[in-house]
Amino acid sequence: MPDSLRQFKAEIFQALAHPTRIAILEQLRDGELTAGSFGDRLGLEQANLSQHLAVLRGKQIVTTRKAGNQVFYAVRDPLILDLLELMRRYFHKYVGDSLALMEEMEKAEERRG
Amino acid sequence: MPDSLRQFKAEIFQALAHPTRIAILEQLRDGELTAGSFGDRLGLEQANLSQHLAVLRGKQIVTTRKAGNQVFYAVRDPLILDLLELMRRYFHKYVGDSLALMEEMEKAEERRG
DNA sequence: TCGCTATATTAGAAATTGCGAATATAATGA
DNA sequence: TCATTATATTCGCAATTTCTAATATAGCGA
Repeated sequence: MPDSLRQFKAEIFQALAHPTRIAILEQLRDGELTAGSFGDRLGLEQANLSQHLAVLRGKQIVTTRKAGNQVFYAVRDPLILDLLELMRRYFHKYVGDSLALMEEMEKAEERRG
Repeated sequence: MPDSLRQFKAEIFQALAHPTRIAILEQLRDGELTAGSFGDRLGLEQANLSQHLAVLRGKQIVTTRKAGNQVFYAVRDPLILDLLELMRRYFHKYVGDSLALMEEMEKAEERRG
């Protein structure tokens, strides 16, 4: 395989290689959201959030739709979410039960609102 | 989800985010190989190869087995290979219709020298 | 022991990444 | 028009990554 093709794959992995960007993509699992709503949910500086969104845009991992004042973001292809799901399984397989339990608790809390 | 969990996922993605390391893992698809054989196959500096192997070892993506003079490397869990397979599908899906992205890749390659 | 092979580690430089602060742009409504 | 809101971009700096060159370690056979 030519190195340029591996370069492409590496660049996608690189774009995913940040906790904030993973958080952003996880929030987009169920559909599009405005840029600002991530900040509210994740508690980030506005500029910082925008920079991370720019990385995801740069690799066309997300698409954008402008609606008046706001910009809606969505994951371009669910394959990316499949990648994250695989990673979630990998995580559960190798990280201790205590951490996995923490994650369960967090999710329960999220469902509760 | 606690950020420390996303941190774990991000670190795995980071470990995958280099063409050389992707090449190494692809070579390990069919079983273990000695450290040296990658160098022969990929044409890398010995030290550089060893550093990339160290990154994969550091995240326990690969396991090692010492046999006399040599060290055999293997992928610890096929889930990692599934990740690469998903990425391969993602690549084929989008490189064909995205000239802009190809141009980006070319530019990136130019910048890299 | 010595010398050879395989592999790993360290050091230092160049490039890249991530952050907050400040600034810019664009849409909306008074 | 002006002010406000939502979002993006630029700048400067610290931290990280990647590379080459040099050095270190370990196993093996003479």
